[in-house]
Order: sequence, then structure tokens, then C-alpha cells
Amino acid sequence: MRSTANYLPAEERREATVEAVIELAAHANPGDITTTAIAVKMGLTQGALFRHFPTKDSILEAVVDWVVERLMSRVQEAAVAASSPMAALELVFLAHIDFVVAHPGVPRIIFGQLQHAEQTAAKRAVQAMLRRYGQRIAELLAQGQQSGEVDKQLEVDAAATLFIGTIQGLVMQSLIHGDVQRIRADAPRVFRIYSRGIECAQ
Amino acid sequence: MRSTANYLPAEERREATVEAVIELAAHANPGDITTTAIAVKMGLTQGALFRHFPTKDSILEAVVDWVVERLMSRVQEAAVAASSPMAALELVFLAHIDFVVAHPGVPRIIFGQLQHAEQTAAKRAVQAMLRRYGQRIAELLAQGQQSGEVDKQLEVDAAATLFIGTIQGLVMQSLIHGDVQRIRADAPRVFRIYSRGIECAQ
DNA sequence: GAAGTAAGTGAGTGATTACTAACTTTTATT
DNA sequence: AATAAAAGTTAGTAATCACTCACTTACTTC
Repeated sequence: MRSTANYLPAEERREATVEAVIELAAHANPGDITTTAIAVKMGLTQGALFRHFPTKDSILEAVVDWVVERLMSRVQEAAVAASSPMAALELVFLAHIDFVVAHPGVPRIIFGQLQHAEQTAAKRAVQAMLRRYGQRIAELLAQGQQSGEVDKQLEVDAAATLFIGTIQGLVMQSLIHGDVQRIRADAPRVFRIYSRGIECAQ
Repeated sequence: MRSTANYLPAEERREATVEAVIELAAHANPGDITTTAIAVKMGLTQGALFRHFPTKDSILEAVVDWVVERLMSRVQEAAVAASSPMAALELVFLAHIDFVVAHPGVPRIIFGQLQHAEQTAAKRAVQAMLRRYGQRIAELLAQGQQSGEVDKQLEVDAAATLFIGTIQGLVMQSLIHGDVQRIRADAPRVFRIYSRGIECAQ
């Protein structure tokens, strides 16, 4: 329950707001997070928030933008650092899991946005990110096919869907058992099964 | 937009309420479904709902109970009908996907319940169902190991987690693309990769 | 067909919510 | 140090929500 110093410059206040929402989402239903709760978390009054954001939706939009930027750059770094396509997939997977464990509120916000009926800017950003993410995974898989690591007959799109589902399954487990740390131990074991499903038969 | 006949007996009204919620959840965020929306969907006034349910939460509880009963019995049937553990897993998977396509609101309600911070009766029921589901899958996997279909070195718990994640990944795809039917075509291809990951090497 | 009961209506109520605006306090500038 | 601009406070408002209750309508049973 960190209380930020008063009278922050606008840019920093916006950043602090985003972080407050992400921290709150770790233990609360994203849809139920009120502007009052966000303000209290920051040691601020509710009205102050609206000096920096015109609407509550715009706060969530900023949160999603924050997530997209951080997550995608982490994933990109992991992919570049790897020595082979298969190694890249594993690094991306583990980087993603690390990110989720560090920010447990993130997958809940992402999924919460996808649930919305209306096409808000935040929802569109989430959809765009997930599409891009899927394409990136599909590229790595295709490269793996060329390098001989990945089965040539693999249906790349289906495998990319399963990649995301693998992570989503772990997140669900953490929600079932109410324990995020669990994911870290389960992740490598689950990924091993996934990689066995896509690898080239020896 | 079906409007149910007026003056239903209590039991049927409760049933109709549950179905109305599930239909609404196909196109709306479950958390945002109001009692007014439910009543309108049924061609009823809002007050009438509270003749049959003491609180809104109790409505969601009834919905979850409905889902648990239907889904688990479908899964059980599929498992029994199969000729081998591996065939059972595939039948269970496809039965589950069929259920989701027939009732697209269901996974959204399930996940929405998991998101809640408080331990409501509905959330507990969802957690219990998913645990039972996971155990059932783990049993089938263990039987597969004995029958020689499934790799003996497979980590059964991780494989059960991945099984659920596989379905969850497909659901996410449908939310990204806004098209539930898609799932049906993708399901067999995704399952093929999963089964390759757990099968005994030939 | 009269009487009793179950189901539905309609007009509320209080609580909560996002958002506003007049005012105060802090920070930055000269 | 004086002043302007930025950031925060306080006390609202209108809208929405779950829930209530006195009353009305339909069904059931003898």
C-alpha cells in the first residue's frame, strides 16, 4: 500500500496511476476497480485523478498501452537473444511467465478488456497486441520449420493459438488455486509438453 | 430476443432466468449484466426476478450450478463412450468445445467468476468444478500411460493444466476475432498438436 | 364459480458511481 | 519575494443499480 508523494508532475502522476491500477488488479476484479479505490491506493483524492485523465476509460486505455509496450518489448528482447527459433520460443514463453508473475493483475486486465461488449479503444489495443503476438509466434515457428527444429507438417496457426492457450491455462490454474507463484514452477513442465508437440520427430 | 410466456411456475421461471443470463453473456460482459437486462430479455419486469431469487448473486450461483451439472455430465458421457483413454481425451475435448460453441457465454461467466476477489458461493463452485475436471483429465492420462498410449514419462498434472489451457486458448481466439464458430474448425488442429505432445513415442 | 395462492407489476429507496467545478496549496519562474 | 501555473481538495450532481413493497392479475382447487 505505497502512498506516492503529493504534487507529482503530470507525467509521473499518470505513470503512478497506471501502476496503481495494475497492482489493484492483482487482488480485485478489474471491472470492479473504482476511481476512488485507485485514488486511495495512491494516497490521493478521487477528484485529482480527473486532472490527468478525462474519463475512467482513458485510464484503462493508458494501462493497456503500458502493458502492450512493456510486454511486447520483453518478448522481442527474448526472441532476439536466442540462438535458434526453438530456443527463442522457450525464452519468450518464460519471459512472458516472468512478466505475469511480476504483474499478476495484467492477464486479468487483458482478459477483462476482451470480455467487453463495446469496442473501446482499450479493447482494440488488446486485440491488436494479441494478433501481433500470435503472428510473432507463428513467424518463429515457421523459422523453426526451415531450420529443421520444428515439424514441417505442423499447422503453424494452430500452434500459435496453443502457445497463447498454454500461458492462459497457467493463469487459470493460479486463479483456481489463488497462488501466482505456482505458475513459475509449472511453466517449464507445461512448456516441455508443448515443445514435444511441435518438434521434429527424431 | 425470446420473450417467455407470462406466469410461469417458479421452477420453470428459475430455469428460464438461468438461460437468459447465459444467452446475455454471449454478447455482454457478465459483470455488466444487470437484473433489468435479464428481466427485459425474459419479457418480465425487474421486480419479478426477486420473487424467485433473493439476490443477484444467487442468480449467478444458479447459473454456475447449471453449467457445472451440464458440462460435467457431457464430459462424463464422452469419457465413458470412448474405447481407449486417448480416444476419451479427444471425445472430452470435442464435447467441451461443442458445449462452448453452443453456449458462448459460459466460458466468459466461468472466467468472470474466477476473477472475483471475494470468495462467493459461485466462485467456490467454479473452483471445485475446475479441480474436479483437472483430476478427471489426469486420471485419463494415467490410464493412457498404463495402456501404453501415453508417454510414461509424462508429467500428468502439467498435461492436465495444458489440456484446460488448450480450450482456454481457443476461447481467447474467439474473443480476439469476435467469432465463436471459428473454434470448431480450429479445435481438431489444436488438439492434434496437444496429443502429439503427450503420446508415446513410436 | 368462489376463494386462496402463486406470479407479475410499477413505483419507489438508498447506496454507489463517474464526473465536475469552485477553491486551496504547492511548485516554478522572474 | 511576488506571481503565475500546475496539482490537489472538497463538496457536490446526475445516473445507475440492486432490492422492496403495496397492489394487481392469473392459475388452481374444491
